[in-house]
Amino acid sequence: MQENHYIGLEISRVSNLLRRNFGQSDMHREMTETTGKYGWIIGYLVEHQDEAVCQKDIESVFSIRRSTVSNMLKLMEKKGYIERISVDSDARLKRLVPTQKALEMHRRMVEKLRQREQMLRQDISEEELNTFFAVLQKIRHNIGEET
Amino acid sequence: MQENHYIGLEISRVSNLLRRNFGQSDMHREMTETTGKYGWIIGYLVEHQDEAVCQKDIESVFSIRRSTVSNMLKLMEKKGYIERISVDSDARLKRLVPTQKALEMHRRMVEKLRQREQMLRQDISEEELNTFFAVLQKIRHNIGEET
DNA sequence: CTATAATAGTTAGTGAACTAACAATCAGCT
DNA sequence: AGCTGATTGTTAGTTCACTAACTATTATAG
Repeated sequence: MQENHYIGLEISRVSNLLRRNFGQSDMHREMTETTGKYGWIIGYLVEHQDEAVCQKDIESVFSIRRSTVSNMLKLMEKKGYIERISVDSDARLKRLVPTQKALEMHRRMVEKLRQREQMLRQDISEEELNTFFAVLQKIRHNIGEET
Repeated sequence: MQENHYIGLEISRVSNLLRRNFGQSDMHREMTETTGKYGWIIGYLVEHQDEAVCQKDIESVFSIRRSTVSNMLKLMEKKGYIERISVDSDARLKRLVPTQKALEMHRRMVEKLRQREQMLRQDISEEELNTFFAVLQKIRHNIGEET
């Protein structure tokens, strides 16, 4: 009976609450000079160090636009979390490499992220979660995946 | 088995895609001077005209902060979509009233919104949707509802 | 009845996302 | 070899969201 819910509205509400909640967490406070998304990006880079990750990859993994990636990475480089190294085989590409500082931050963060995820999943069954992620996937498909 | 999904990440991805998709829609183009969220707020005001809606209500309905509400409504007033009228019984409150211009826009938008919602729901069963919204509700609860 | 709490809204400054327009490189034709 | 078109990344300007600090009013506790 859907109770008059709009998908777009409900997603944006939860998205706001998650961002806020994350911003107020230990995780966020600890790394004072970084905010929200940086941690995710660093996490991805650290866990894919053998793969020559470039900006376009971040774009698709996080569903954000090129310009957003560009701006965020520029700042992350300035703050010493990554280096952007030109790739020989293709001068358009810049390989993203996490610095020692990023590795350390990642190490400190990983357990807290796990705890946070656990907190978010309280009282939600495995089945419900599976359906939840499947629906998100379908919504993405219905939008057109890459708009 | 969850496939290594993070709730926060998946929500933010879909949230981005939805915002983009909405921004590129007819709906958005039609009302050139408004963007995304304004339409939602106007919709809410139009459908609750008998209820003396104030800014604090918008805050909770859309899960956004006071300052955000304040800024958005200031702009909406400037562009002639709403009026903010002081309430007699409590000088802190300002009642939000949609203008004629807002009513007209709402009338034009309502069917398109319905179509968009239908598009988003393609290939998703009633049951899946119910679970989906229920999980969103639980996540909100797990965060603390009002942070 | 007054001092303190809580509520409602504003302002200033910032971050994360966007679009649109651009530059540079690469790939494919013909 | 030389256009043309697709890829990758940057820059400028905007929107929506946030926090923190503020004003102004209302409610409550001593």
